[in-house]
Amino acid sequence: MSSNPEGTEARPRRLRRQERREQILDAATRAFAKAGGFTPTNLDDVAAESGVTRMILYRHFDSKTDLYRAVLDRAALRLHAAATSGGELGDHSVAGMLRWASDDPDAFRLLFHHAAREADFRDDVDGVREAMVAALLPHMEKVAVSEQWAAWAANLATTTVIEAIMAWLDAGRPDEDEAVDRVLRAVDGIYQAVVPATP
Amino acid sequence: MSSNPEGTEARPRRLRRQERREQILDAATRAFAKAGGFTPTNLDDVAAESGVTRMILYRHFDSKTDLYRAVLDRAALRLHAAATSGGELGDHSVAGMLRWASDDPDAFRLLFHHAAREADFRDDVDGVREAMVAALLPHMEKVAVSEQWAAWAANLATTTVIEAIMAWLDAGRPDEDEAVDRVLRAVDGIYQAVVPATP
DNA sequence: TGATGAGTATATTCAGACGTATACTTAATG
DNA sequence: CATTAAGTATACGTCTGAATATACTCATCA
Repeated sequence: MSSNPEGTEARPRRLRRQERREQILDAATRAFAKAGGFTPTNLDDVAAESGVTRMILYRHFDSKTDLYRAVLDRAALRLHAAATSGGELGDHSVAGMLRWASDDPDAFRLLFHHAAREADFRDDVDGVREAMVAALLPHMEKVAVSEQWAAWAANLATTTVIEAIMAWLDAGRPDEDEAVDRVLRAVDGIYQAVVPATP
Repeated sequence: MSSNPEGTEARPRRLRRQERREQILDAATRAFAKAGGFTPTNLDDVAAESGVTRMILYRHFDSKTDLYRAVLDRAALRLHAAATSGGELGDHSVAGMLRWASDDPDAFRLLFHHAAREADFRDDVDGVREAMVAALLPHMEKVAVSEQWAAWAANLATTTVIEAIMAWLDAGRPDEDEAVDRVLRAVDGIYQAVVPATP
């Protein structure tokens, strides 16, 4: 059970398949985020960031598209897990999302600032988004003046959560707990925007 | 002064330089918006949309980049004009922006959903954005608990205006006048999110 | 110790798309 | 009518980057 007797292994060049795969996904997330999405990133960038030859990327993923999908799917899965760790989607999800965004800002940006705008990949992201919209819609329908405005509000509130977190990252991530509260208050503003009348 | 005596000219194939240039910019705006930004759009798409050969694009613009810049600059100029038609930037700007977005949704989407994420072109858009942020910042600083949160709020409010208008386009553009009011109320929610305390 | 498989190194193929060159057509205008 | 300039048609050069092929190195482990 001690196949690695050395005390401080410098950095093992040979990883087992699964480990290397994860490492590549980590590096690819950084590379894709830095360059700004699928097209502007080339496989040499990813290979360099992974500390590995371009060839080996093909031993783990069929194509650049396949790799990108794997990156996005893993990120979406993790975000979904973070948002539903306390049960269903709801107010508490904001805390989970914000914490996850803080842990992996590259993945967060990649999902919502790049993949969301890429025709071939938006579907890989929209699962999460649609779940958020669906969770918000009933609440909006309760207060909104019409179905049409309720749909508008549910979409905008979802976007607001995402962009509020993004802006928080950009602002230097002050006061994590307070941030959750402020994001929720911003969302509350969307509610106030679709109630029938303001006398 | 009557060089075109025909009653109903079908469609004049030869336009004067300036007219053709404008027509190409119109078509290019549609083509770039439809394909989703600079990279995924090729010049054949633009040529087809313009009803013109690819060759002639080069008689009006030095390069694809030059053409794209011209499209973005014109759009940004028009948006700025729409937002400041009533003087300085302020609450009334929302009405102007919303009307312009309604008139030219392709240009609006191109600016804020595509060019804003493209490394080589974001600067061509950020002029407008930065002006909005700058206009909002003093107001935020008056109410916000700290400088950092004021900056966060100014950025988020700007994004909210843009995304609220985008969501309004997606929702089928109901009630233009009401829409302006609702967008402003959503922005008001951002103010409420950064005031010092909520007893 | 010998087979396995992770990783390297280098060369090559292939496709898409920007950009250029060239020869031809035809409307507009003095 | 003759010149000019807008536009067409087609082919070509070139570069980037994805994907494949092949031969080699060397840990690891049964």
